[in-house]
Amino acid sequence: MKWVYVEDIGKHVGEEVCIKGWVYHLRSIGKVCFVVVRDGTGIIQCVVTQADSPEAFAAFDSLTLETSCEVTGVVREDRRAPGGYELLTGSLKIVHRSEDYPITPKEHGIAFLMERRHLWLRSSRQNSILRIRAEVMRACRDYLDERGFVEVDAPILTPASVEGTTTLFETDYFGERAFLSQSGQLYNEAACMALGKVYCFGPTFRAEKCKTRRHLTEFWMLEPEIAFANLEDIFQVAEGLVCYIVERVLERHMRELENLGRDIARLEAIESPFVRITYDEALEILAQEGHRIEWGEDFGGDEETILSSAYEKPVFIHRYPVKAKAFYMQPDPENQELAMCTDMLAPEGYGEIIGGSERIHDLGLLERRLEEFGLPREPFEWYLDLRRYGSVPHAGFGLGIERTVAWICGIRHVREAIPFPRLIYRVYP
RNA sequence: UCCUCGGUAGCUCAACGGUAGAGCAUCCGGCUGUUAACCGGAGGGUUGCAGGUUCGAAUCCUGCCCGGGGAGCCA
Repeated sequence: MKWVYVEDIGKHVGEEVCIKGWVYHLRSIGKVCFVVVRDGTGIIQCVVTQADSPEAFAAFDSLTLETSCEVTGVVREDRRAPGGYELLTGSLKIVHRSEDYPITPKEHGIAFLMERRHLWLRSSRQNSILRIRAEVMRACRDYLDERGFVEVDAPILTPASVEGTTTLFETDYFGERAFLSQSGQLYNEAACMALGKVYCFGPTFRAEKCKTRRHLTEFWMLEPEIAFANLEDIFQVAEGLVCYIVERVLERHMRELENLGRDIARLEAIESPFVRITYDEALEILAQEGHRIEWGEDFGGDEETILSSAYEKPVFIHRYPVKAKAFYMQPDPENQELAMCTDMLAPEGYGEIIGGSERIHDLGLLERRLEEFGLPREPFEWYLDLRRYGSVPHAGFGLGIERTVAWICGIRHVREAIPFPRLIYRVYP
């Protein structure tokens, strides 16, 4: 018997096929039973009657949610079936009977679901989110690969921090201290001096004790870095990348977006050019909205929400005060108090998804900054070497995958945008 | 870490000082086109833990544990 996946079922109308999957839903009205089976690619309703499938009909009462099974039957188009196709069941073989599956089609609290994340992944909503996540990651690689970037992996175990202020996960490394990477950027800078255009893509770790819908302690970041590039180049790559990601998801995952109830028009509106405003202009907008913040302070969640809700498309905010940003950022030649940096805020209140900058390429200035930020010199010696041997202006940025996925999917919290989220009070499962 | 809300049946919640309740899930029965099907019946509880106040505590007080929402920070 030919094994087919539900996503291809439309190509087999009238044929007898085998579906392998799990019981997703059960309904009976006496002489006719409906077994809805999911196989990871979709769901299909299997119709079971005494006449067509006496054995399966007799076994119906013993079926339970998430019992794994192999169903054979003839594919039929039927408007009454969810998805438009159904299987006239001939036989139903139980692979393994599931006992007391805890997640029912009814409502559950978030704590209950997070505790059972390993099972929650089976639901159609999580299925859609994970498929879109995979597409976002594929689109990131395709966009950069097609433009001559080389993927160069950065280490996860590192001797020093990238941004001194941020808390790091510390680990014992054969008697020495090592930290889980909070960014691949420093290594990217070395790699771009070797290969010109590079990116790294992997998990990063931040031991910040923060509990908001946009924070994880372990999250994935895409970080391109380009030798001889400036802030203008960063604007262009970042904008092109984000447009490409959205376009790809719209092109290949309309079904998933609809399943999530996403307002498609909001995504279709995402196209070049994006608005660019300076930090100073952002302060004026915030003041108009009644939010006064001191010059020099970074924006908080409230400020980001106001700014990102003000536009239909993502918006760049550039030239933040140097003192609000990381030690390695190049100052603006026209105003030494400003950094040549930019954040990209996603619309609809989603906030920051990208942070990037020109990097300091002058050895003396970088040494002074390390000192000003109170960072130890020794772990950064190799990084300083990059400024000793053919230093060039260069720039790069980081794109947060979970925040991007949450925005595209229209979900409130980043914890659903990663298969197994790590949060301040959760490392299980 | 701080602020704030919460923890009652397998799940989601009600009862707010006077005998512990509903819907769903589970089990039993009925129904030939259901869409989170529907109808009838049954079982199911040391009210997060420890102390205190009271004739009487799920309810009020104290401490602890666990979780939700938010903040500093950031992608």
